[in-house]
Amino acid sequence: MYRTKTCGELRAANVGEIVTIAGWVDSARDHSGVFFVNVRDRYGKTQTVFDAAADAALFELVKTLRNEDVVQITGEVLARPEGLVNPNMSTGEIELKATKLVVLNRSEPVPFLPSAPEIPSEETRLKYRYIDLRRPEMQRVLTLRHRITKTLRDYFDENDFLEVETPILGKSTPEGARDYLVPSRVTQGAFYALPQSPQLYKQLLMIAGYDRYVQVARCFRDEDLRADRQPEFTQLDVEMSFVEMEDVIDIVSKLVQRLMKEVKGVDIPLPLPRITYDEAMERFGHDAPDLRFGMELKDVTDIAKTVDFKVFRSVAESGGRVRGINVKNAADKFSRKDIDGLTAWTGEQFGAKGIVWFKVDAQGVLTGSSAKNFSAEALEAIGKKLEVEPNDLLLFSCGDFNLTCRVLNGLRRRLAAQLKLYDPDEMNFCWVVKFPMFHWDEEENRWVAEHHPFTAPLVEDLPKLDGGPEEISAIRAQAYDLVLNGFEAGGGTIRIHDPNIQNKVFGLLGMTREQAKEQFGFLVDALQFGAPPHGGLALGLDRVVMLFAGIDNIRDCIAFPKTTKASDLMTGAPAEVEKKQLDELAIKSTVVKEEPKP
RNA sequence: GGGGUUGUAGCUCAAUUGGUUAGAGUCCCGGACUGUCGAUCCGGUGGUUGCGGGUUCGAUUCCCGUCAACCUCGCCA
Repeated sequence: MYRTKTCGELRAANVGEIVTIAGWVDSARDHSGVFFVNVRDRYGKTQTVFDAAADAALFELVKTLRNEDVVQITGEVLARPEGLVNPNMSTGEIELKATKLVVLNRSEPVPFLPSAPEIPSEETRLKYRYIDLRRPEMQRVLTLRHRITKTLRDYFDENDFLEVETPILGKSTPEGARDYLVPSRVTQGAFYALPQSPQLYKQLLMIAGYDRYVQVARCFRDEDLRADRQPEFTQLDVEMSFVEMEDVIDIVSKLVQRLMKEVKGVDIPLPLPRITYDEAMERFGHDAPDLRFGMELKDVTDIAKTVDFKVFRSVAESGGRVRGINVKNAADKFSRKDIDGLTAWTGEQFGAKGIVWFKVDAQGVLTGSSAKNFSAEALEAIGKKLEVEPNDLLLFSCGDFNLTCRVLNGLRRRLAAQLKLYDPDEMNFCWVVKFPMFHWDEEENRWVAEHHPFTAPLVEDLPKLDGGPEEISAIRAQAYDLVLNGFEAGGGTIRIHDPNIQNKVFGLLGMTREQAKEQFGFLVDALQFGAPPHGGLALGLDRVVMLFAGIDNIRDCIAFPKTTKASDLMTGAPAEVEKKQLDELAIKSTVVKEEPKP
């Protein structure tokens, strides 16, 4: 046994005990005659003291210690003398009077010190991730992640869910994200696909009668990355039989309540707020609205139809929308140049042609360079619609509905962050429901499922399956997203278990039953053999951890993450392989390598 | 695939309008100090300014290309 105590647990109550601790040298301070070593492990830091007068040989040894050496130290726990207690350390009441030091391993000088106040560049941190993970902040987040995962598993276990593992090597399916492929050696020319999610397997488990399934499942998507997206990520995957949408929402809402209680120590009331997709798009311009602050989108298309201002009027008359937000009490915070900056940003980011803005003067009148194009009545009507007060800043976007959504959602989020309109510690959950079932894909000239082809329509919308394009686009799905602080934390659907409806949906998606069978054969078959009504949900575990940890980057809640180019700076993956390996797989790269020029 | 930001010592950063020997803190090495806790003090090692071109008498600085990290649009549920 290398230790009897960790570096985080000694307190005044332990004074007088002889203990052994082990860990890394966090700092070593030589005062000639007395020498302090802070020893660090996962649990904390403990100060140890070496006295030259007490043991000269021991003192010679401790003087050789350097940062990040691994040591084992035995000694007596002493109360720190009066005035020398360190209130910044949890173990600051005591110190260890060392009588024995074993250097378990020396460390080369590390690229950076875990205890350093400056955080190295992310590139350096990822390259030496094992050093980075020694930092207390990383340990905090990974510990939080464990607690969240454990709470999830406990909760579902208590509710009769079974955790079942599903395959990593599966079959590629056409819909959804790009697959990661794994070549088969035994069947040359054939490929496995890594799962984008265990979607199909969990439905099979329902058909198999495992009516409450849960899995902490690794998922893979070969798409471009973001701050909140990794090529491999973890879902908390849930599926239940004999349930309706309300049952799934209920059990997940209670899970959220439990997580908030156990992780944050906060009681939150149920039911969680609920908003429809249409309302979310209308009021916030996004299907994952951030409800921590207002600044809601207001529609002034009707007023725009009556004004001389061509930009507004032509859009309004040709079926577009004119919408705006009211940035309360911010007119004096934004110069003309600032607003030009916002305009340029919306152009670059969302393709907006421009932003029309007004400032509200002390009399409550809309002013600004565009104001001269509007009648006093129109300005007043706009002001009334946006509930203006003096010093408000109004920003308008016009164009097709989706463009105004993107532009105003972007502005709303950016400005709220900039103006600190919300408490960064707040955890704001809501459900978004009644999503559209299909959308028309202009490029492929066909209907595409918003979720996946097995999602059930709302019962009241079933007749529209036989209608024209207008009705089809109005069909809503039994789909629900859990939204947290403007992020989609999870989403799910009730699945179709009626083969007639399933065939209609396949038909709408331009698939014959035969084609569907080819792509999802096993599931289409299985649905014929007594599929119970079922549905479920998947929670993006990494994102949930990120939001609970109060950080803005998914990489920091994953032990060994990948860069935005999906490479691992520590291992060097992905990397070329030996020709022999490719030959076994009957694979030949078509990449043309440039010869290095002399 | 597009747009943007960044790249200088192991690490974190600085360097005037393009100017002469590229600095500081920290780490590391040596020394001093008996109560520090981001110890302090003295001395020292350490540089392909990401890489490749170009402009210039002269480039860390300006231009072009390229690589990498990050942010983002497209993409992705």
